[in-house]
Amino acid sequence: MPSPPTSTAAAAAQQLESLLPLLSTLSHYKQFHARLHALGTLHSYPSLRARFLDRLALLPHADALPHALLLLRSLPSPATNDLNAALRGLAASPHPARSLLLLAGRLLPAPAPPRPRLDALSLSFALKATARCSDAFATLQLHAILVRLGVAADVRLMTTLLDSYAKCGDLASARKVFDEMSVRDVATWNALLAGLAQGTEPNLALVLFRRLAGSFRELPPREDPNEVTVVAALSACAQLGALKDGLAAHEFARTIGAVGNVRVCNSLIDMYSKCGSLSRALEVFHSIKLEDRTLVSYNATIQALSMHGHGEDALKLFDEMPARIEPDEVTYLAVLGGCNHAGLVDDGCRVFDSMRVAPNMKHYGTIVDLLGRAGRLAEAHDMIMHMPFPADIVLWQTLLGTAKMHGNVDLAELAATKLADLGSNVDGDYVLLSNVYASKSWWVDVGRVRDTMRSNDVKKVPGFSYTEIDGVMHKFINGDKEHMRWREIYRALDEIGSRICELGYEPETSNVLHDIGEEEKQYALSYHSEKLAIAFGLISTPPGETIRVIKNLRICGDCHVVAKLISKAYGRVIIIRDRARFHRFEDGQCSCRDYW
DNA sequence: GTAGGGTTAG
Repeated sequence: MPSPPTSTAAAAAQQLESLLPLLSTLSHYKQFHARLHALGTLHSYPSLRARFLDRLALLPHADALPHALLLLRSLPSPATNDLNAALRGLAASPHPARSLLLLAGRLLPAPAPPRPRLDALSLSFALKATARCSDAFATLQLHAILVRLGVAADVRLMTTLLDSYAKCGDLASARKVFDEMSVRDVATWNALLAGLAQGTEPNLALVLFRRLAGSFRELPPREDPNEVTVVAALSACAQLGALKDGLAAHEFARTIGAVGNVRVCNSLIDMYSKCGSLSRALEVFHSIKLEDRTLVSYNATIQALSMHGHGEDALKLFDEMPARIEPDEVTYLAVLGGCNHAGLVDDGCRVFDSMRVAPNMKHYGTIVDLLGRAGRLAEAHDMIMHMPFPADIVLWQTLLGTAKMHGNVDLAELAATKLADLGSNVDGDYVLLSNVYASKSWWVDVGRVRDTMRSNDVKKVPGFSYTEIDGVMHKFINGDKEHMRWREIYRALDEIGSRICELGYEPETSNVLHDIGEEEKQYALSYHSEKLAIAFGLISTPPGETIRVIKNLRICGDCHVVAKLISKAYGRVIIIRDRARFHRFEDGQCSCRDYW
């Protein structure tokens, strides 16, 4: 047993206590540690020690956490709080899984000192770790431990558990935890909402949000939705492109007085941008006071301008960023994307060369695309070869795409070989390669690609589109007849076909790679999901109303031509959000200037 | 042993 603290030791401890909040560098911490040790306070003042450990373990310095672990291991009888401090540090570290090892006692010295008891806090930190590693099974194990410990009535802990399940992709378990909680508060709701929104169930998130917003003021006050709720809902709207719900969420934010919150504003910018309303996004951005704007405000707005093809404005805003805000990798990705979509090759290269953060795969992807589109294929290839890390599948697909665009057989073959090496087996790769051969009339090679496709059991990435009519989402898959009104839709498409043929439309069948005749290829094209969605929009909305469509893949060349012609023939503005950007069709023109 | 731990945007 440590000897009881003498009065001088007590005075020293009190002095250290007041010093604790002032520590900043690792060297401070080491000196503090030495004094704790020298004065014997390390053992007589466990609470001071634990708080010291806690701060040390979270210090952003590579040697801080190892030092904290060393200290923990040196304790003859660590307390729960000492363990918790280390768990917390490990969970937030680059190797969160190590906190699970510690929890299992595997990081403590072998002739085991008495193992500290676990408490709710230990599990809370461990659950943070399993969430960060997306380890659903470990989350389940912690769930079992937490029940055995008898802390399953702790609302905050159960919220962490719910959040962890959701972040591991196990939405069913997250939902179950939520349903079985007898007491919830707003954070519990928010965790579920955010989990659904960012997982595979943004639609369900919206259903829940509508209910929550509708029963507002009937709930116990601790469950009242707050600005976090709004942010989660807006994130679901953004993903879905659900403008109606987004507007409703904005209105709700006003009623609870959350529109002054920067995070809410940032989410609004993103939501409006992804729902096709650039003007509303910009309006929100300008409504934020200059000094309140954060990096995310700029990133979201630059991204909005880029997605809508306003590369020049994106560059301008980038240049206007106040000095207090350092651009990060997201900023650069957004600006580069803007240059790419607007064909600003030199600007893009200039920004890329001036980057103040290390470019990642996506930055290289954008610049390769930019150079490749501009026909500077050798430079694009060179860029890939001189990257500090090996190119991934997406990057080679990018190169293949631009090689096809410029009919460069050598580079297309090279990219296709790399793709095969990397195990990519999607139809798009084959279609592009085959098209390069076809453009040179190398039919033998076209046939070879087709044979490989057949023998390789090629995966087809299913394309779908949807459009919102009166607040209801209508989803279409290529050639499907699932919709209640499919007969009308197909009839409308036939009518559209003859109307646009008068404007000189010829089907662009080169993107169809099936062993079928020309007529069937045309058929395969005419019922692309985006065409079904546009046709449905046309027959379900009054003349003159804007038609908004969202598609999960890039829009195909033929659909792009058709959308332009429909906009002219029917006097409609059509806005299509594809995987990468927006296309706004009006009077026969597209905002992308056919460069995408 | 007083608290500490939960949810949010690009």
